[in-house]
Amino acid sequence: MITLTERQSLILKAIVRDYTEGGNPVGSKSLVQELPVKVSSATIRNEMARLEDLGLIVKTHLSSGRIPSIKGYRYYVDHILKPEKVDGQDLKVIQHSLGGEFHKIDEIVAQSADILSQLTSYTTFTLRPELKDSRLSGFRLVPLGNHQVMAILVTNNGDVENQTFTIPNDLSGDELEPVVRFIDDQLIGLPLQDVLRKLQKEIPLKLAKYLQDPKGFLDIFGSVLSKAASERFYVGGKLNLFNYTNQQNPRELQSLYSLLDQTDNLANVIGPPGQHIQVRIGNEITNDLLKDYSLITATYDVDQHGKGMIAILGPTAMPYSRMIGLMGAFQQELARKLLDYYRYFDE
Amino acid sequence: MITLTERQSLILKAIVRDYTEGGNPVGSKSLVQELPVKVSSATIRNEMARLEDLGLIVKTHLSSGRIPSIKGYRYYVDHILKPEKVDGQDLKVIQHSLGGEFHKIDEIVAQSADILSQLTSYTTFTLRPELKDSRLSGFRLVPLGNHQVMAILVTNNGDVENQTFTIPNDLSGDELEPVVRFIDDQLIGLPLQDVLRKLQKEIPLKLAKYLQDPKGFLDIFGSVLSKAASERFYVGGKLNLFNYTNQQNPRELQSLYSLLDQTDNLANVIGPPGQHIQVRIGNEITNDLLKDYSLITATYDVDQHGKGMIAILGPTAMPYSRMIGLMGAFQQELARKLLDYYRYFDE
DNA sequence: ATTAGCACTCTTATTATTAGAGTGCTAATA
DNA sequence: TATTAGCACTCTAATAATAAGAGTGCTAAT
Repeated sequence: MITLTERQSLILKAIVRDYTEGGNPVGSKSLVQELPVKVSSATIRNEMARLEDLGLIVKTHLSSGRIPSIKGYRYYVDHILKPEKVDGQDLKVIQHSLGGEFHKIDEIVAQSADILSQLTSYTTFTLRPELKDSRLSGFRLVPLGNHQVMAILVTNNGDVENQTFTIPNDLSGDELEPVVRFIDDQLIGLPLQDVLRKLQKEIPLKLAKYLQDPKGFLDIFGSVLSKAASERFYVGGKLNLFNYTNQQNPRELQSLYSLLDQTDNLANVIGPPGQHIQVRIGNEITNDLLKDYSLITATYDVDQHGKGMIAILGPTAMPYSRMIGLMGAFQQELARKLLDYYRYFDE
Repeated sequence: MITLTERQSLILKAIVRDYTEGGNPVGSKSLVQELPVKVSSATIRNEMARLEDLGLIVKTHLSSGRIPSIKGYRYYVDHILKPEKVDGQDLKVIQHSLGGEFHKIDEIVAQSADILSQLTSYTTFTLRPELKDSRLSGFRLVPLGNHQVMAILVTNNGDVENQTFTIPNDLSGDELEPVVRFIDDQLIGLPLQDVLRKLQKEIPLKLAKYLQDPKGFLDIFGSVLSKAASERFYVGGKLNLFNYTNQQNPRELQSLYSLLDQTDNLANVIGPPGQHIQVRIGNEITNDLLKDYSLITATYDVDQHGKGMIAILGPTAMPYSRMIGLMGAFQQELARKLLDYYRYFDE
C-alpha cells in the first residue's frame, strides 16, 4: 500500500493534470511555477525520483520529463481525484437532449450514447436496462396479404419487437387465431427468459395440437423473441477515435473501428453491470486492443426495471475528474428519464 | 478529339496497368520489357513525351516516371479498356450470397453493398429500386396495449414499413376501424407519391368527419408513409477506406467517414439513375471530398418495378477493367434476384 | 524513325550537427 | 536533515549535408 506525503501528492496531481492537458512530458521547472508550495526545481526533482521509484511516473527516455504510469493514474483516480462538478451548460445539453419525446427505450439509450460522446469528444457505449425481468405481455400475428405476416411481441416494459415474414400461402386471421390464443393462455405474463426456455421444450409438443406444422411458426416466434431478449450496445462518437488514437498507426485505428462495429463483442469488453462508477486504465482492460486506452463504466439504476450501463472510451491521458463528474450527472438524468418513460407502462 | 497511334495506346494502357497494380510511377525502362512491341527505351521516352503533351500522363516531379492523369484514365476507360470477364469464383460468391432467403427488399439491397465491397476491397453503395411506382396496398393500426399503437404500411411490392407510437389513451380496435376503413376506401391502390400529396391537401379535411382530432393520426400516418417513400442508400466496406485512402492525412479519412455516415447526402454524390455503367474519375465527381477518387456507378433495371443503383468508390488508380466486369455481372444477378422476390407479390 | 550515350534533375535514405530541455549528482547552505 | 545551486551528461527533434538510384531530355549517329 503506497502512501504519499502531501507534497508528493500535489506533484503527482500536477503531473497528471499537465500531461492530460498538454500531452507533453512534464519537467521539474514547469512544475515549480504551478505548485502551491514554494520549493526549487532540485527539490521537485528529488521528489520526482521518489515517485518514479514507487512506479507512479515514468520517463519516456533517460533524460526526459515524466508522464504518469498506469499505476500513477490508478493512484490519482483512487486517492487524489475529486469528481468535477458538472458544467451548467453541459447539464442543459443533457436535459434538453433527453427532454424530447421518445417511442422506444432503445431510442433513448442510443441517443444517450450520442450525447455523451458529443460532450466528451470520446467514444461512448450504452446498454439498455437488463431485460431479465421483462415479461411477455402481448403477441400478435398480423396478416399483411402478399404472403406476408408480421409478428409483433410486446413486453410489460413497453418494448416492442417485430419482424416480417414471407410465407408460402396467405393466411387468414382465422387460421392464426388459435395459435395466438395458445400463446396468450400459456405464455403471457412470463419472463422472457422463461418463454425462451419453454420454447426449447414444452411448447413444440403442446403446439402440435393446434398446427399440423408448427416448425415454421416456431421459427418466427423464436426469431422475434430472441430479438426482444437480446442485449444491444449502442456506440456513439466512433468518429472521435480519429482525435485521440495514435495517428501513426492506421492499422490500430482500423482494428478499433472493426471492434466497435461488432456490437456483440462489446459485452466482453465492458463487462456486466458492477460498481457505481468504475475506471479501468490501460492494461486493466481485458481487451488487448484497448491496452493503451482508458474505460470509464457506470451502472445506472432504474429501480425494478433493472440496471443498464454507460461507458466512455478515451486515452489514458483523460481528464478523469471531469469525466467522472459527467458520468455521475448522466447516470442520474438517464435513470430519471427512463423511470419517466416506464411510468406509462406500469399503470 | 484525341487519337492515339496503336503504339501510344499500348503505352498508355501499360502505364495505367502498371501504376494501378504497383502504385509507383512508371519509367521508360520497365516499359521496354512489357510492351509487345520491340523498341528501345529512348523511343518510348519520345512517345511518352507526346502523351504528356496531350495531357494523358504526368510526372510527379521533373525527372520522375509517369502516372496517368485524370484525362489519361478517361481516355483509357473510354477507348482502351475492355471489361474483364468476371472470375468464376467471384460469380459464385455473388450467387451464393444472394441465394438465401430474404424477407425484405432492403435486406437484399444492403447485403449487396456488403458483397460488392468484399469482392472489390473498396467502398460500395446500393440504392433500392425507385419507389415512384410503388402503390399503397395496405394500412393497419394495431393496438398493443400500454398506450401503444403500431402503424403498418404495405405496398404492392411487398415493402413493409412500421412504426410504434405512444399515445395518451389506449385505443380499442373499434375506435380505429373507421379510420383504417377510410384509408382503405380512399387511398389503397394509389402510388405513394399521390398519397403523400393528398396527405398535404384533401385528407385532413375528409378525415375530420371520422375523428375529432385528426392531427395525431395524421402525424402517425405521415411519418410511416414518408419512411416508406424515402430512398435509402446502403454503404458497404467503410473499413476499406483505410486501405485505399491517403494515410498521410487522417483528417481526410475522418471527413470521408463522416460523409458516408450521412446516407442522405449520398444521393447528391451518386446522382440519379443514369447510363448503364458510368465511370467518374477524380474531379469529375461533383463532391470536393472525392476529387482524388473514382466512382463507378451502375443502374440496374427491375422492369416494371423501377431502377436502382449500385456504386463503387475507390482510388483513381483502380483496376477499372475488373471493376466494370464485376459491375456488369452484379447488375444482372441483383436484378434477377429482385425480380424473383417481387414475383411473389405480383401474383 | 530509331537509338545509344550522357549530362542533368529529383527523391529517398543515411549521416552529421546543433540547440534545447531535462535529469542526476555533488557540494554548499539554512 | 532538508533544501538548493551548479554542472556534466543524455536524449530528442530539427536542420543540413551527402550519396545512390531512377528517370528524363537532348544530341548525334544509325
